Amino acid sequence: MTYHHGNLKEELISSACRICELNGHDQMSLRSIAKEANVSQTAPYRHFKTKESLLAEVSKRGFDELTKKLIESVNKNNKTISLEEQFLEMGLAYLEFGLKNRNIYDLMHSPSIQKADFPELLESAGGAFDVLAKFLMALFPGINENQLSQKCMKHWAMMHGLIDLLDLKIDPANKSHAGNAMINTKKDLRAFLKESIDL
Amino acid sequence: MTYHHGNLKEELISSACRICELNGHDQMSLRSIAKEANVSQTAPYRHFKTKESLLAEVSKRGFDELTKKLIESVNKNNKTISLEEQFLEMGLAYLEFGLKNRNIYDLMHSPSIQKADFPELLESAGGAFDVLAKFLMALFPGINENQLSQKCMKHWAMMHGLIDLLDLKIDPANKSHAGNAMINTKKDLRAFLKESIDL
DNA sequence: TATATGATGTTTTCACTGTCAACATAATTG
DNA sequence: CAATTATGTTGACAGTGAAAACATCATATA
Repeated sequence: MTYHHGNLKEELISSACRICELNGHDQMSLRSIAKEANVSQTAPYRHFKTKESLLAEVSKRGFDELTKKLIESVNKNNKTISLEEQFLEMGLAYLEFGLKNRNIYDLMHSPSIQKADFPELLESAGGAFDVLAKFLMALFPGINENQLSQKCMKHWAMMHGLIDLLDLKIDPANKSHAGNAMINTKKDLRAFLKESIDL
Repeated sequence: MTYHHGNLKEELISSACRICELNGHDQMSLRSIAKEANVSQTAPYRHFKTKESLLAEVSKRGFDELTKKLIESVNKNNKTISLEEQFLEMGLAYLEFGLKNRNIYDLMHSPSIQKADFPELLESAGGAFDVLAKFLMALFPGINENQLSQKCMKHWAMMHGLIDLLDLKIDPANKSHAGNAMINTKKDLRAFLKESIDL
């Protein structure tokens, strides 16, 4: 082990990812991240100007991973099923990413990371949107820009909003409010999307 | 000024609301809240077991206020316009609440407040949902519980997701990603909703 | 090859945070 | 009036993000 780590920046990012996944993003202290990487408390400041900028990098990785998952969900099925069915699979992929990586998903949407201050993060977040936009362009050839933007927002908003509702947070129209009773399995989720997605 | 404040609990809550609105929910330290209420740093602990429980109370007030706004939006118009148009107004009311009280809206959905630990908060959040559910029951008389739940989730999710997108966060299908170019006024918002709400 | 310089690490320190314990005073109850 | 409870204060603690001062390594240039 040399004095100079050599790859500390990457190591810090992956340490941060690990802590976020395991303990949630309000447990991510710079000290705990540094400790996870076997390095002193202030070492991260040689690679990140602030804690926020380190979290922004983790968030960016999250969006990149999401983008990958969305693209995969389409590529995996593009020979066998219709465009409409592919769209549903893409929605499922989004929801699965959010539900499986809930803590990182929260970090990605945390208001304590000012996206406007991190152009690369904005870029990656936009990249995920672009997957949706391109797909809708294929679904609606010749659609104008306003209508495209409108459709993107509508569908993206519903997926994003669903994450909050599905993950046991609040159950609409169920007096018990004790988690969602209706959707428990991937099958339920697919059925729900099939019914609710309105192209 | 007596030694015993007399109404400190309420005062702390409203101080917390003020700080949240002005500075965002990550600037809400117990100390700053106590200072705002002209009281010592640990005085809040006579009324709240933890900081989180104080924030939960602020969050609850937010949901109650939202519920009020949703009900008002319907009552204000129920003699003059159709049910479908009332539904659109309710959607607008939701979005306006979220955009005008962005910091409190964030607090209401902050994962650092474990809703399950605060039954009254769950109750208030459920109350807002119930407004939507009841309205949809009026729109679809005789709808079964599953379908009602499904429709609730679909519409609520879209509204909730839109808040994130509208408030300059990310702009889908717009390469600049420099804020939303399409929706700037209340008129735009109404037009967008009219187009996107699919009952 | 030697050395100056910048990159990357550590230690120490600071102000601030949530929380607890010990104490003080006001209000209420017997 | 006395005792108990409710509600306030002060002081302390460990944990936080961050800056400053210092140490060491890597490398470009003489």
